Amino acid sequence: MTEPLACAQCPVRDRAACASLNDEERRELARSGRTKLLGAGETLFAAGDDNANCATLVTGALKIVSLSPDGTERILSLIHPAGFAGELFAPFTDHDIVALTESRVCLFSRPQFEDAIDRFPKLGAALLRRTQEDLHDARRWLDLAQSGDARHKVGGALMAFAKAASDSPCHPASTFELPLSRAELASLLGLTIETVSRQITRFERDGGIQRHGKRGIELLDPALLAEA
Amino acid sequence: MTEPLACAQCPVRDRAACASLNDEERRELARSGRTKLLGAGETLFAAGDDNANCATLVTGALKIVSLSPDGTERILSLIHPAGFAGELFAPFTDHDIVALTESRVCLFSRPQFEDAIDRFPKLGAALLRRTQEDLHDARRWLDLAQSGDARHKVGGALMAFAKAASDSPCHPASTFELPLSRAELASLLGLTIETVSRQITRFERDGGIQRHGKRGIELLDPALLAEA
DNA sequence: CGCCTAGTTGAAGTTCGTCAAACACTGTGG
DNA sequence: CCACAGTGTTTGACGAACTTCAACTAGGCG
Repeated sequence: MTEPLACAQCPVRDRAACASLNDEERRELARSGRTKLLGAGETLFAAGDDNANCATLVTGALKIVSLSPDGTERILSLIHPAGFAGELFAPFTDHDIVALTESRVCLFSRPQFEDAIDRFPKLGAALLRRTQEDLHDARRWLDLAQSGDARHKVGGALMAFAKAASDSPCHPASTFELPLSRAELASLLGLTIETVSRQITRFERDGGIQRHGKRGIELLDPALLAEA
Repeated sequence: MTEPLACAQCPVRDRAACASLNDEERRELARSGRTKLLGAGETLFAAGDDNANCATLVTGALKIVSLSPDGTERILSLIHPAGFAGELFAPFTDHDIVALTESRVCLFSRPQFEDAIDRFPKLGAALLRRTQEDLHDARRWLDLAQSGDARHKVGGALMAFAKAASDSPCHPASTFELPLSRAELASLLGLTIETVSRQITRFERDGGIQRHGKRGIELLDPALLAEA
C-alpha cells in the first residue's frame, strides 16, 4: 500500500511544493513521508476525518467533492500532479478527496509536515504560492458556475481541460482526453448529465470540436468555445 | 488619502496576518505600510494592474469582481475585516477589488511585503492559514453556486451572512443587515435581481425570516433556510 | 450472446430569465 | 410644503432554458 519515497525519480520533483527544498532538506522531509497508490474511485481523505494527513499528488488526478445530504455529489475542485491535498489548520476535513484515475500520492502526517514548514520557511512559501493558485483556480470555476448559461459552462470547462492537457500553460492542447465522465462534468458545473451531453453535441454540430470516442476531444475552433 | 499606520488602535490587530508578529517586528512592517480610506464603490485594485500592492482590510467590506466582456459583473468573493487582498505571485491581477461600503485598509507594496515574509516566517505561515481559509470559503460559495436551485442559493447566502454577522463563528446572528444590494446578491449567486427578490419574499411568506427595511433580516427559522 | 454501464436523444414539465409596470425611499428644486 | 426625478426593490406575465422522465444506442466483459 505505502512505500518510502523515492524523490530522485519523482516526476513532479521540481514543480511540487517540496521543490523549494535543497537536497538535504528534501531528504529529511522524505523520511516522514510515504507514497501511496490509489485506484480509480478510491478515496484519499474522507469528510469528517480528523484531518491528520496531507499529500502531494505525483501522478493521476484527484477530485474534491462535497456530498449533499440527499446524496448528490458536487465537485468543488480538481487536483493535478504537483498539487497539494489537505488542510493544515482546520481540525476536520469537510470534503472527500477521491482519485479520478489511478493516482500516486506522497502522504505526510500533518504534524510532521507542519513541523517541516516551521523548520524550512521556503516550504511554507512554496505552499503559500500553491494555495494562492488554487484559490485563483477555484474562483475561475466559480466564475463559470455563475455564468448561468449552460453553453458557457461547458465551453469554459472544455477550454480549461484543453489548457490543463497542454504543456504550455496558456495555449490549449488541440487534442486531449477528458479526465471526467459526463456525470462528473455535470456535478462540476452544476448541471445535469443530459444538459452536458447536449451542449457537447451542439459544439460538435457547430464545428467547435470533434469527438473521438467517449472522452476524446479534438479542438477545432477554440474561439467558439471560449466566447459563445 | 493615505497615512502612516497606527497599529496600536487597529481593530483587527490580533486577527489579521500581522497578528503573528511581535511588537518589534510589527513596527518594522508598519514602516512600509500606509492606511487608506476607500469610499463605497471605490476600487482598490483594478484588473490588469501590475499587481504591485497588497492590503489587509481593517474596517468595512470589499468584493472581488470579475467583469465579463459584455459588462455584467460577477462577485467572486467578499473580503471581511482582517482579510487579505492581493496576490503575491501572479504578475497581473485579473479581478477588480472594490469597496462595498466605506472601508479602511492597510496598504503594502508587494516587494516589501514579500520581503517581510522572508524575514518573518511566522507572517508567511499566518498568510498561508488565511489563504487556506479563503480557499475553503471560495469552495463553499462554489458549492452553493452549483446547487442549481435558486432557493438553496439564496437560503445559503442568507445563512452565510447571518453567521458572518455573529461573533461566534458557528451560530448565526438572529438579526443582521445584508452587506449587499439585491444586484450584488444576484451577481454573487449567478441569479437575477428579480429571482433573488422573489426567493427572499418567499422565505418571508414561509416564516423563515422577517424583513426590516431593505437590508435588515431577522432569522426566524434557520433550518428552513439551511435545508429547503 | 446478453447483461451492464455510460452516453445520447426525445418529449413534457418547471424554473428561472426577460420585459414591463408599480412601489418605496431620497434628495432636489419650485 | 409639495411635485419631481432617480434609484433600488417588488411583483406580474410570458417565453426560453434547463431538468426530469424515459427510451434508445454503443461498448465492454462475463
